[in-house]
Amino acid sequence: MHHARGERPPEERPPDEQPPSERSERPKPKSRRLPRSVRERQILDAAVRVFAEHGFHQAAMDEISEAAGISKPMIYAYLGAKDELFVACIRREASRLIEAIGEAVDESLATDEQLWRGLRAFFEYVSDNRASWTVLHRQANIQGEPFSGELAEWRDRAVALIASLLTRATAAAEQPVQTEQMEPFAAALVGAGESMMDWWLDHPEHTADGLSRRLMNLVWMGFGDMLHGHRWKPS
Amino acid sequence: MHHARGERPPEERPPDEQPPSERSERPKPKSRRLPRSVRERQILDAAVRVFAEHGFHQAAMDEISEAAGISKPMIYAYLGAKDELFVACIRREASRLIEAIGEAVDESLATDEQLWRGLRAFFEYVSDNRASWTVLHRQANIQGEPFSGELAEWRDRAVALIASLLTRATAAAEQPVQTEQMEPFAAALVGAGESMMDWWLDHPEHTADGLSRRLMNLVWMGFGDMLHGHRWKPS
DNA sequence: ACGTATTCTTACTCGCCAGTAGGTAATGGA
DNA sequence: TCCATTACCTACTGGCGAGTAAGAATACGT
Repeated sequence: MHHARGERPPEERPPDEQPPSERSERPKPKSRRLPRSVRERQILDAAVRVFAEHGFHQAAMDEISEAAGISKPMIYAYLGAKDELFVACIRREASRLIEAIGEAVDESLATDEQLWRGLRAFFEYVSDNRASWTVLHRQANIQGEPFSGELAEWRDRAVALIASLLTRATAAAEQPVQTEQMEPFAAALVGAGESMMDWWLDHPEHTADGLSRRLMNLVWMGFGDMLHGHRWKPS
Repeated sequence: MHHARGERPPEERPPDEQPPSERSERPKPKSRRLPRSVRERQILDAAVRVFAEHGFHQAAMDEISEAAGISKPMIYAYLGAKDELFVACIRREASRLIEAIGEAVDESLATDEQLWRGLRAFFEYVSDNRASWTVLHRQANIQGEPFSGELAEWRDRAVALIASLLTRATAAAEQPVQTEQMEPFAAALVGAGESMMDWWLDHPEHTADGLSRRLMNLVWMGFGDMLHGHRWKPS
C-alpha cells in the first residue's frame, strides 16, 4: 500500500465528445459551457460514483472533477467543500430512494400489499443504482457525526414507518402489539433487507423479485401467530 | 470541517503512573521498559479503540501511539505499517468473537439450543466489546480489497454455518430444504443480527437476553411451517 | 565490568490533496 | 457594441500525517 496512488498520464483532452460534423446545424455547437443546474447534476453523479468506489476519504476532489468533466474550482463554486458535497450526495440519493419506495406504496392498499410493494421497490431501486446504495449504506454510516446523523435520520424514519405498518397489521388480532415492542422487529427487518442487499452484490444470479419474496415470507411468517399463520403470497 | 483536527496542548508527561513512594520495594519500580508481547497487546488495544472511534483513514498513527502510551516507531517495529496493523486488529477481534461464540455452542446439543446459545453469546460479546464490533462491522467492510476480503471470509463462514444449522433443523421435516435455498435466509439472519446490534447501540435500555430472544423467535417462527409452528422458548 | 541485544525516543522527510488566487473566455442584455 | 455576469481554467499553497534515520538508554548474559 504505502500511500502510492496511481499517477495520471499526461492525458490529452479527448478529441471531442461530439465530432465537428454538421457543426453549423446546432444553435451552440462548439461551446462546452453549460448552465449551472446541468453541471450540478453532472458533479453529483460523478461524486456518487467516486465516493462509492473509493470511500469518502480516499476519493480525491481531482478525481471527481475529472469524472464530472469539469475543473475542480467549479465544484467548490457550485457545491462547496468536500463534506458539503458529500452531504449533498447523501441527501439526493436518500430522497431518490424514498421517492422510489413512496411511489410504489399506495396508502389506500392493504397493509401487506403496501409492505410487499415497498420491499420490491427497494430491491429494484438498489439493483438499478448500486453506487447510490453504496454511498448511502456503506459510506455515510462510517464517516463521523455530520454524515452518520444525516443517514440515521432516514433510517429511523424507515424503522418507525415499518413498525407502524406492522403494528397496524396486528391491531385487529386478539393480542395487539405496542409500536414500542415492534421496533426491534422493524429494525431487524430493515437490517435483513440491508444484509440481503449486500449478499446480493456477490450473488447476482438471484432476482429482485425472488429476494423480495424471501424477505416478505420471513417477516410475514415471523408474525404468523398474530396474523394468519399461513404462507403469504403476492397477488 | 475544513480538515482542522484538534490541536494537542503542550501536554507535560503526566507526573507518573506509580508515584515514587516505596520505590525500593518493587523489583523493577522505575523502569517503563516492557517486553514486546505486552506492548503488542497494548498497541492492538489502542488501535482497536482509535480505529473504532475515527475510522481507518481518520485514525492517525500518532494518536494510536499516544493511546498505547508508546512512541510511533515502536508500532512500525512491532506490527508494521498502518494497513498491517489494521489487519492485525481485524484478525484478533474476529477470532475473539468466533471463539466466544464457539465456546457457547456445544456440538452435542440440539440444533435449536445451539442456535440460541450462539445468538446469546454473540449479543453478549458485542455488548462487552463495542469497539471490537465497530472495527469489525463498520470499518473492515468499508476499506478496499485488502480488508473487506479479510472480513467477508468470516462473514461467509457465519452464513454458511447458520445455513447448515437451519438445513439440519429441517432435514426431518416432510419437505426438506436444500442448503443452497437456505443461504438467503441465513444471510438475512446475519444481517438482522447486525442491524439489531446497531439499533441496540442507540437503545441500551434493552438487554442482550431480550434481543437474542426476539431474533430467535423471528427465525424460528420464520421456519415454523417446516418445523413446529409454535413459539420457541429458551430452556 | 563489558559487550550485545532489546526497548524506546526525538526529530525529521516527503508526497498527497483540500482548498484558493487570479485570471480568461463566452453569453446575453442594453 | 459594450459591459456585466456567468462559466470556466491553470497553477499554486499549506499542512497533515505516514513512514524513517539515527541514536539513547536499559536489561541481561558472561
